[in-house]
Amino acid sequence: MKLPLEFYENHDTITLSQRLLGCELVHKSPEGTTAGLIVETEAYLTGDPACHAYRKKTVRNAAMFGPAGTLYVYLIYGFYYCLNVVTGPEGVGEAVLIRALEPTEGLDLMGERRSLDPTTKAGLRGLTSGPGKLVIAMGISRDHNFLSLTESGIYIRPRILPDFEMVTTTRIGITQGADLPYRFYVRGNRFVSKP
DNA sequence: GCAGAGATTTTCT
DNA sequence: GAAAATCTCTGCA
Repeated sequence: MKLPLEFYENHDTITLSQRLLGCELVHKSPEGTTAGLIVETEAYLTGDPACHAYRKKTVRNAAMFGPAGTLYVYLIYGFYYCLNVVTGPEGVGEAVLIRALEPTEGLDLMGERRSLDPTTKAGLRGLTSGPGKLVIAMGISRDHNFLSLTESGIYIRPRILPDFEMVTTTRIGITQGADLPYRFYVRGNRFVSKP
């Protein structure tokens, strides 16, 4: 059960940011399967000064211009990777940043990758409570850039979180376009980076 | 429990 | 040369 390509093609970036909340991101790696519910996202659109694709296409942001349903993984601050779901048709640089997950599968493997103990409260929360952390916990690296969410070991299952309240607010950690309400998260979820 | 420094690649002024 | 869609560790309350 995975979301079909049409899901990514038939909605705009803002709508997808909202609809991805409560869906489950799954990664089947050689070491084992890890998965988590998406509980926090941010939208990055063309014409948005905070978007990497705002100025022009480079080797780093090329994946953002790919077809909807492509993964965009990039290095931030020289240390950490961030995971994005590319949206919009090919040639349009838009994407949804996955900021936080609630782990559902492969907790031990996540704990190993993050050097944390998932049986403790603090260790569990630290696994995926931020964009750079969840990339490590899921075993995602620069090699996953350009991969397709419908044709690889990484994919997203339809929404399985029954009921939740969605909060819309401004984005985090950026200086340009910081007043745009393009951040979405599940209210009260422990794994949201900043409630 | 919170605030601040530091790590390091990619891109642009 | 500097800033960027971040995290961890340290020091002090």
